[in-house]
Amino acid sequence: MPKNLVIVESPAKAGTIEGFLGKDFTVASSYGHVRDLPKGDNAIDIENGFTPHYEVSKDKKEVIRNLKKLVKSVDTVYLASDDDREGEAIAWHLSEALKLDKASTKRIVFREITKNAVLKALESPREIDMELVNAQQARRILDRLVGFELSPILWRKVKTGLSAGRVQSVAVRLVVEREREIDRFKVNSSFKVVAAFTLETGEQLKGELPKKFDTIEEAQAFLEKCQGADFSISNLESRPVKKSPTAPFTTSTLQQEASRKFGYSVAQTMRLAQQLYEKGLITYMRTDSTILSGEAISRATNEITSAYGEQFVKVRQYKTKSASAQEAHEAIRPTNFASRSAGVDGQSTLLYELIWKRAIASQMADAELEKTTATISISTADDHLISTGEVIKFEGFLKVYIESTDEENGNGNDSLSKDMLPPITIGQVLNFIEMTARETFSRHAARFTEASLVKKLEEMGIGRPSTYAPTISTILKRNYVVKESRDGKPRAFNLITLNREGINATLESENAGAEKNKLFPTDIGIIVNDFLVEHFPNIVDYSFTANVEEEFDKIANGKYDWAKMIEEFYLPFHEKVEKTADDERP
DNA sequence: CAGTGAGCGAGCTTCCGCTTGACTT
Repeated sequence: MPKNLVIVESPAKAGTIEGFLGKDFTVASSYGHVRDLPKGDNAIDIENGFTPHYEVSKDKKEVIRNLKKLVKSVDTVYLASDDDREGEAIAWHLSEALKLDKASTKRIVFREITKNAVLKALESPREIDMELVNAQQARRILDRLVGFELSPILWRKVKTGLSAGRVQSVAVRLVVEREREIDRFKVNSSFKVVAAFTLETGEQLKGELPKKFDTIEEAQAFLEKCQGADFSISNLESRPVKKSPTAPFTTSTLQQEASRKFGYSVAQTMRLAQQLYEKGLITYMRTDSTILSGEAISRATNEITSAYGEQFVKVRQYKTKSASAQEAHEAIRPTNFASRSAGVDGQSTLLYELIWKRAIASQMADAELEKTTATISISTADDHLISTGEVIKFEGFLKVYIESTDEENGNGNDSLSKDMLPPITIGQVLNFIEMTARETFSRHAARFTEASLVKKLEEMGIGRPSTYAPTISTILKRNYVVKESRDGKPRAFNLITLNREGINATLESENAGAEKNKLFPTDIGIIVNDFLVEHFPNIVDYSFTANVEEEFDKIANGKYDWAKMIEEFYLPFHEKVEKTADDERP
């Protein structure tokens, strides 16, 4: 009979850890939070210091029953929920719900699921940090008060069943304001000059004028000036360029890259990642950390050495960008770097390979490129044309992984697109084919995709890895925003061509404004947003979360009383709620 | 007498964050 019980949050994690520990240990899972505020109005006793009344959640009754049985059969209980604010609260709720005896209960934490990390954690147990728990309670209570006081106002003023909250309302605001910015956007056109030449070898060389012309008259005049000109290479410069790999995946970067490369929705990505996690193929998929365990790094470098050679290895540790990161887990990586394929269905395999490549590439050498710039002089003008090309001298991490970028045209764009220049020398005279001046148009800021909205929220410190996908689902379900693809419309543009026959101006047509899977605000989304911005500007302020997070940190450090913090927020907020509700204006 | 309809009251919606698995489509 085991003498010790370890409780973690996830059953898959429990299975792994049980494998590390001997017969004296049994490992069980709480399946996340076990208690929460009930739905009704009595959950928080506002009159008495905002005292919360928690209940075991409906779907956790069975979990608690089973855990209680296990507790009875052991001597010591180790609460091993995640090493962050929510995890600390889970540990406390477990100790309350299971009525654990303080003397035989220990709190342990680890940030990587490796045998060493777990054994070390068992050797240095501590008590539950009530200040951290109080910071979580303040977070929970604030979110309930905001959500459950604002939403009913919307039922009365706009439409029943609507919702507002600290996170979702800011997400909607971002989409609404982006759309307004696009509406206000004034398109400018300008003329871009490109020339094409042939070399004796038959290869082509293209050169571009660095400046653009504002008017068709100036463009026309420039082409006229170039008529009959001689073109030659007047300068040739090469410089080395290094490219470094990006950090291994966090939840949000995985969602972005899977969206760009495969067009997956954020919910779809999380579903597939969950499957991989449950099969034991990847580490935990809800994380804000880019850190790899020492063990993972050494196994990744072994794989790189055997597959590509030692010169491709470069050990790196990445700093997390977002200030709100809690880093209770590792970055998302394969559990076994030697396994290149998930061997499951198509979509999961693609996602697995993406995770493998990104994690492996993160420990690989820089790519070394040579960037060449050729300057082409024009005998009849002071202006020069510029031609650039790139040559990869050493592939480094590019052998494995190229990150995609958000581009308006089409989905992800993986290619490095820059070709190398054909062999040319200074003084070489070029054989002119043609020169074009094409009218191009300035572009408004891109509409959000699901994934780019998540990226924005993360940058602002709003929401957590476990809530990014559900937040997107909520604002879609409420019909505040819609995800749509729209066909573009034909747009005329001027094209002037200079070739051996002379100058010829034509009006051409291109397709412009096509959108694929972008978020658009709905009328109801705009109405709700404008209502909240007018009456509750502080709640939907982009820095509201950052401000309250600062106060939660003070609570966690014992420098601020949580009830005091809630009171100072709630009194003016509630007064405003009452006033707004009484206001008979629609 | 039977069926209809106006009017009334009760009960519900909702937050964020931590986890799966049980549900539909």
